[in-house]
Amino acid sequence: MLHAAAKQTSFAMDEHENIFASGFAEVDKHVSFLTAFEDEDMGAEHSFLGPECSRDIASTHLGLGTFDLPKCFSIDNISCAFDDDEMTVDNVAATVVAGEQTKTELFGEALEPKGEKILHEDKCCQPAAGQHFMDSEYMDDASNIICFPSEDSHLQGTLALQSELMLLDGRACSTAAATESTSCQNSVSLDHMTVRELQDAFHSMFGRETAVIDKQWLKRRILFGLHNNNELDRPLNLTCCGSISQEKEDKSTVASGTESSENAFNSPKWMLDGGFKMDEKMKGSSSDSQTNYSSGASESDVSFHGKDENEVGGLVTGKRVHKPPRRYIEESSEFKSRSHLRRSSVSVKSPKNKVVDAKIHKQCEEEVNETAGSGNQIGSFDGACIQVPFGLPVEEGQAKGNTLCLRQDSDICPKTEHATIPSEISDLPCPSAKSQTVVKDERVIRSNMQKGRRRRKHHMPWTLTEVMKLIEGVSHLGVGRWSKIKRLLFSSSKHRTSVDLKDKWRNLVKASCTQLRKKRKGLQVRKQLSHQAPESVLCRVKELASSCA
DNA sequence: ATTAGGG
DNA sequence: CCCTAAT
Repeated sequence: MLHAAAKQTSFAMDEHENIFASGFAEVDKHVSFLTAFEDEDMGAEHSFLGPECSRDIASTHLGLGTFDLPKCFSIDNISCAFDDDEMTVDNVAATVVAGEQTKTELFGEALEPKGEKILHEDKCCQPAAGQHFMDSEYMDDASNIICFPSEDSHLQGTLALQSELMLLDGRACSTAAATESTSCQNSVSLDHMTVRELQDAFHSMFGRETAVIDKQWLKRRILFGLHNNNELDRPLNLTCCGSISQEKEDKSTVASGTESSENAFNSPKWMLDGGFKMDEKMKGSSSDSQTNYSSGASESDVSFHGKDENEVGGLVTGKRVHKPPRRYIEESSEFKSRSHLRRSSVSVKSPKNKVVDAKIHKQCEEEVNETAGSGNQIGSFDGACIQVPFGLPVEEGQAKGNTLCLRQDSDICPKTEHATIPSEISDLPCPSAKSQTVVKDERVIRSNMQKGRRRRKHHMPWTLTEVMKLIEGVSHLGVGRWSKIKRLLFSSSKHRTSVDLKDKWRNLVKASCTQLRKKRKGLQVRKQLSHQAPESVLCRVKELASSCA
């Protein structure tokens, strides 16, 4: 028999179509909260369950622990199909553990007959300003709410259940009573608050504004914040504490990990600080790795990949040896043997023409206009052509063109366009119509690039926001984890690939070095230019870079 | 598919 | 940014 009371699930989408979902289930006195982002499946790592739920599950279904509580109802796993456009409650499935039975149901379907009380669901799809988390376009405002969800978001079934239990086991149930009572009190007082007040409370609790006007929603959030504050004020940084089994043994003295000096990545307490550790048993049952996003530099103390053996503290060590690219072998030999006119204008760089090349590059890297940019232009150009792919006859540039032709006449790279880009790609919350068009434009360019006549993509200056994002990503995930950083922080920035991140980081490091050198020499560091990263930022880069050297 | 490094 | 080699 269920003790079920109510369940409410909220979904919201911010204006950038980042899906934010939270499930909030109140089952009698047991509280469960789940949250997931974007295309993640909602997994156990996103969930908080009321301690008593876990106890029950533990004792009843997994034989973990020796609790003997009355059977209760819980949601042990929720997986969502988080397709951006079809986010509905209907595609959220919950596995309900009730008594001896375990069954999976859809929220969209009738759950109510299962319990004495009605399981209620609600759905809100309002664009709420406060609901962007990962990869937020609002990084500046939301810098304090970024969190790193567990990399493996697809735990399912028993594993997920176990995970939950392990997650919760450590935090024990001792806080339950206190939490419940305070929650009740708070609940009552929250009832009397106006929406505005609730929003304020929300703001002070989570450090961000919300546009949600649903009192219930706000109330739940706030309550839950209180709930978790209560629980997590205890040293429960799961990402930093030792193995779960250790926690089991000593629930009261969980060693909290070193707090990062950064504030930026401290997630709000009601969100998990990151993944949680699996113990040996779980490792065995999962082929995927759980990355431990502990704050601070010692990020990857959990590494299940063999390749991670090369890494020390999340930092990639050792250099990869590079054979001279075939292109160059060929190029140089070709250059010697054939004094092809065409070849001679390809930038095989001597120090002298390097300057010229750079100049041209700078002038016109933006864009080659369509009509002039066709494949056979290479033969007839009057400028320079760079980066001819290896082994590709230049005449065939059309077929597989990574060919880029640059023309001297710089008027084909409109200054205006260049000028507008920085603000347009900015991550700042100003989604102007302009921005839309450029983003679209970029996509067009990209797609054009797909089908043959590949062009260099627009030069997209990095914004400070992006740089900050990158730095934070590096600081938390380590240098070299570009794809991970991309996934977690830049997944909505279509124009930034993981390679771009890598390149940018390299440039930042370079910049930080030169800056430092200049400073040491006592040279006047050039006045801060708009496109340059601020000194403090470069210092941070330097710091991180040197910490991995 | 990712990452490092040369251009 | 692009390209390619190494993993």
